[in-house]
Amino acid sequence: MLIVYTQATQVKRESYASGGYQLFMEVKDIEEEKGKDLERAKWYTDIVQQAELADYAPVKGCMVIRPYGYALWENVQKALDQMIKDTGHQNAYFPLFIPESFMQKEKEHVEGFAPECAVVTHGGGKKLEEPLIVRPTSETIINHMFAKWVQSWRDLPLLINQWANVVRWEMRTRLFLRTTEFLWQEGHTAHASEDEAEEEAQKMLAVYKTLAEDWLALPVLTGEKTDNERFRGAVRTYCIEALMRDGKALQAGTSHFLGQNFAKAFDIKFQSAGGDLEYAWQTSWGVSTRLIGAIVLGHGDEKGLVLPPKIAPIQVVIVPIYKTDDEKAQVTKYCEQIVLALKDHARVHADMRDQYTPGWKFNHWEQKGVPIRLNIGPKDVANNVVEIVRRDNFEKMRGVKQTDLANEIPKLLLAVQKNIFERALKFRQESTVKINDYKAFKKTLDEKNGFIEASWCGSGDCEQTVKEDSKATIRLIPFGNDRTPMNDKCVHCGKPAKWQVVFARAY
RNA sequence: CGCCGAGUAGCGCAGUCUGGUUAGCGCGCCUGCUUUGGGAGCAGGAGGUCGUGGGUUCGAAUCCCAUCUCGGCGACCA
Repeated sequence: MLIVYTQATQVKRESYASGGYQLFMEVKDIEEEKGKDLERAKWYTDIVQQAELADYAPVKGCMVIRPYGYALWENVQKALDQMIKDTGHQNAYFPLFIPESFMQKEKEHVEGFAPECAVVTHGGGKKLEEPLIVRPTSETIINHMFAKWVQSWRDLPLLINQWANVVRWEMRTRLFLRTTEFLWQEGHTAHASEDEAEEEAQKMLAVYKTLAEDWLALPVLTGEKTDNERFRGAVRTYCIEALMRDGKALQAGTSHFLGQNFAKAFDIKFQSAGGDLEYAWQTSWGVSTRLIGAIVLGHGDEKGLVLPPKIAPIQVVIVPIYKTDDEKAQVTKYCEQIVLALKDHARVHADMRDQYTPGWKFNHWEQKGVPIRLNIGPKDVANNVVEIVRRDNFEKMRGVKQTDLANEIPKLLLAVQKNIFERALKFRQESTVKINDYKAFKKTLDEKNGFIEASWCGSGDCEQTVKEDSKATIRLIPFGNDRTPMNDKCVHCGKPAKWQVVFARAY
């Protein structure tokens, strides 16, 4: 079973859509899948635009994050920022421009990023003496500063985070998932010992997992990246991986143990308690606006977005229903009362626009993924009740007493949050298979994608061959005992297996 | 950057092959009336340098060249 976006339905509903045609998905058999990738891909870009999350900017690969999308990002930001601060980090801001020479100090790092860097060659009408790189990530400039700030073991650990935009000149872009410029946070830390830095990298990975699961309602796998997928300049890269509803994986966040690579390149040295001069041990970690894409692809359905209540810009939308002026006056007054009663318990919005019909508003707010809707008409006013509709399962609750709302709505929001997490978890469990035969491996990918747990020899070349042949990559090597191979042979080459890993086609 | 598809009103498209009055259609928008518990109806109206720049021609949305952008697939990546 797969979710597809069908052309037929699109045409049928075309005339009703506010910004073009209506989005629609249906569950269909795998056999009917051929050639549907385009529709599924289009579903994503359409929904992002129609729900007013983002729009294309006049510059190639760039997007405008619209108010509704930005409000969503702000809520993600707020939750994560608090967790970053709670784990002892401080926010700071470093410049957008980096001297070109800085990028070249760490060998692997420059090799990894040079091709995708935007370079400023002119300023003030003159050619610059040294070109400036628009940061693709800030390791170099931050570490340049760290070298000045770190002298003694007493200066450590240095725990810094910055919220910023970065630019990577990508070949192919998609709204939120991969844009030339994107917003993110990047944490950069320096520690006196290897163990402490390792612990920090793991700690922040755990924070990301909490953010994804508790706030975005997206279950994630955690683990380590293979050499091929490692951040250029890092010793080890850890990641959280989520499964989207079309069965493709999405890397939702990374945390890197940098060892002393950058410390050596940027000369970050400190004098230890024992008097020795030592290089600092470092980490860096980041999540980006790609998370918005993860929410869309992880929860969205045939009607549009489904937002996790905890981060939804609007948690409860009120749609008034009336015919006569008299009814309108009554209903309006009643809605105002309800907004007052709820405003301390939820982010509530009453859509009092006269020019749209209730039916239009139902669809509009469903498309935007608002978790709970209250339908309020004359009958409800007369009985002092409201009708509640859940976005996640369309369950309707009629005749809910107005006096119970302040109590019930927060509970209901939690229930929606829990339900969409569990739904996503169930989907992931059903989409995860253990395979030790390469033919079955490819068959599974072609039929339904999903996560494939398999044993692997540990060779980067072998991994690369699998990628070219099947379009699947190793998303991660699990932690601990989970990485112990289940079979003695590699699923692809048959050589002795080193690890149990998770394969998937990814965004 | 390679291959494919597309750029015509705010959105979705027709017209292009085969050059020829005033460039159409649906939705949206504006005005009025009527409606409102799942994307309402009728009437009237506004809105276009046909992506951009060259060229061919008496005449170009249409043909030729160049270029930009968007989408898909591939190589690269959060």
